[in-house]
Amino acid sequence: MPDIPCPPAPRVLGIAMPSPLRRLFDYRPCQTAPAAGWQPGLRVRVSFGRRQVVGVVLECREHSTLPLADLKPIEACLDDAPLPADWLWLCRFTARYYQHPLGGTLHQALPTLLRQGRPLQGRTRERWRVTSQGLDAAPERLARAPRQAALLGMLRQHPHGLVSQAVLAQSFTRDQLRALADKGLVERSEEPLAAPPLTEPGRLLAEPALPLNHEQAATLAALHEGLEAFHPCLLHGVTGSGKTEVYLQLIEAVVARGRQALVLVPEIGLTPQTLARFRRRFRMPVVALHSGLTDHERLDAWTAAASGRAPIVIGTRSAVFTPLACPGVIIVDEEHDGSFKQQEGLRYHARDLAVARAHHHHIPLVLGSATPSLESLQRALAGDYRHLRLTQRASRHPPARLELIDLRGRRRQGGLIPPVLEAIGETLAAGHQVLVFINRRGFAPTLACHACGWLAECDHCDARMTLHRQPPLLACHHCDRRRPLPDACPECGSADLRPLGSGTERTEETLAERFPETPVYRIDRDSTRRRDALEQLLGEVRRGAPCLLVGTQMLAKGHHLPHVTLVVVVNADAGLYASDFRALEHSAQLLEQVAGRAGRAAHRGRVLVQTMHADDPNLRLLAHQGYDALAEQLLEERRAAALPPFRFLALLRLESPRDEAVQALAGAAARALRDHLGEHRLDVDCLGPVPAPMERRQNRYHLQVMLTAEKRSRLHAAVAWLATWLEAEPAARRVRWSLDIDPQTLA
DNA sequence: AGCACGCCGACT
DNA sequence: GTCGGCGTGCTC
Repeated sequence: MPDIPCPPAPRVLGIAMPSPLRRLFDYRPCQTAPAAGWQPGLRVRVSFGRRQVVGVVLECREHSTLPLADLKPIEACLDDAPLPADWLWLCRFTARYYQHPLGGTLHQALPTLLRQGRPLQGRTRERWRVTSQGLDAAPERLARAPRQAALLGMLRQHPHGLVSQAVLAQSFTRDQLRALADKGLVERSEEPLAAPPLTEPGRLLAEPALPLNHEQAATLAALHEGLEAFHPCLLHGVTGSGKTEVYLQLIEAVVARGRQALVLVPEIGLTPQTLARFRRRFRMPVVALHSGLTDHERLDAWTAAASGRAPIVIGTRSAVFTPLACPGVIIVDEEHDGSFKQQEGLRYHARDLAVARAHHHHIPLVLGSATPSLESLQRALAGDYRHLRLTQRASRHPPARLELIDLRGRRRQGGLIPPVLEAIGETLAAGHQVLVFINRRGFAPTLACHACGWLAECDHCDARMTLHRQPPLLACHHCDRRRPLPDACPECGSADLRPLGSGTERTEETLAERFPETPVYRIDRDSTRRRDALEQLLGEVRRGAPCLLVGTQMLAKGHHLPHVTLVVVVNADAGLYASDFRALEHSAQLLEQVAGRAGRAAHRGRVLVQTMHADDPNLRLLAHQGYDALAEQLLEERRAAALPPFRFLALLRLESPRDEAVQALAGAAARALRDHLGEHRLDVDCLGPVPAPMERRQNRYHLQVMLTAEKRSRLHAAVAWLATWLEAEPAARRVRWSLDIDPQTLA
């Protein structure tokens, strides 16, 4: 329902602007009021400074702090009815929770065409008709454009015109249509496209649901109990336990009640395979929101969801902002995945917003994962979420355990030690596939001078440059800096430059030499840059011939690789001892996910994990007892260290090309904040400023101030005060700063 | 964020 | 003599 309508003609409208300013701007209404009267949620075009912008009405008032005469009138109201109320609520909530300017939040959550001021109309299609001029045109007029002549001929046969789709189907192009229209020979019109008919109940499915095992059935029954209220659940199921089937049958029940389902998946989770499974199952449109959509398709999807025409919406992070006419359930798959957190600008977490949204709508919420985030796990253990477990795999085999392989003192070849290479050879000889997981792209992590110890460093970042071989160059993975390979050491002139360590390219090369008969496929961002290159490659792999897959994170998630029976983790240590307090949690999730790739079909799998720390108690716990045991251990550590989820965090991040400018502002902000905290006895701690883990990135200096509190409300009060202070501080205009509530990483 | 104004260096 | 660098200030 829309917000309470305003009195017929308010004298002042408070408008949110697409700007970083954290306040509304007051305008006077224009002469012609929208049909339903002035109310929050209407888009308006206003003159703002020297330009025209699209803003959103948020307040209808009788008074302003400024004299009425100083207010500009609105240029035009762009909507007949306000934007969806649920959407507006979510944006307001988001802006408040993440302490982000509301105008910017609204702007970001709106499809491009709507923020450009295009009308929010229903779907239309174009129709092309011959004009009288076109009917009379002499044939020689188009003598040099035979396709246009043929097109004109075709349109002459159809006095009622043809829709674009029909024209394009005859292999004419849009350009040819436009050319004829420019000559005045044909005319274009837009007509509304009828909404696709809703499926009648009882005929929801296009293919039968799969049979459930008793665990899945019990889980589904538990979910059915809570369909009419906010009912948050953690669906905690091992890889291959059939979470997706539970989602599908839950969605079926929701849709049967005439409600909509919103499904959020990680960035790499929205694969053609996943989507195909949803589309095969339901006899109704499944709207997918992915990066490949055009602006028009995105708007279509938005309006379809907002009108209720789309019963099922599936998308990545930003899809959490999709308006829904009658929401019935929100599902977040792989809820622990880092891609749900936006890492710049408005730093929201789609999973957390999904929780807030489900609460607001009084609908069930399902967070699914084999390796839940410690946040969600803690809530489940504390009873805030219902904890639903799936422990049985569809295949006969128990999940593969990790075998820790001690790297110390062992000679490595392309990062792999001899016993591991032998295990690879045996697996290939048995006719199976092998996945080699390595967390570094490129040929080698860096280039070193063997004579003087010089290392190839980026001159814009505090980081080493990665050595690439195809094409040969040094590249920084933190900025876009590239350098040709030096012939000699820039420090001492020695020609003895050697690659240090291994990346995907080097491991690929080693394996190709060692197993010349076997195809080696490298899968990383460099090799799959071309669209659908990954899907093509995986399609080939799924045919089952023995092969070696060498890849990064991309390979760890989602993809079903039934013929892989051996997984090798080249180096498990990268994340284990990083300074970031979440590093171990994320490493463990990744290792468990990688392990889940092994032996999903007929054969039992093995997972070999190379490490320099085979005695590490945490790693051993993970290897011997699995993720859940380690997670409980980590929760105890977090509790003892007063870290999330037992304490709430916020970060003030500051960056500038000028080191002194960031230092000065960060210091002043921290001092002001401490004074404020002391004065008001807010139960909030302030740490820093401290340099960010990689202080210099892209030639900018990064500092941060951390706030921690036991009570969320206290933390928010402190952060809000800090934002106000920064807004008023002149020096803060010369430094880029942002607030990160519930930071995912301290980097 | 944009977009102006404003005051100092290398070029048609 | 101008074009243009980005510092500073403002947007109802």
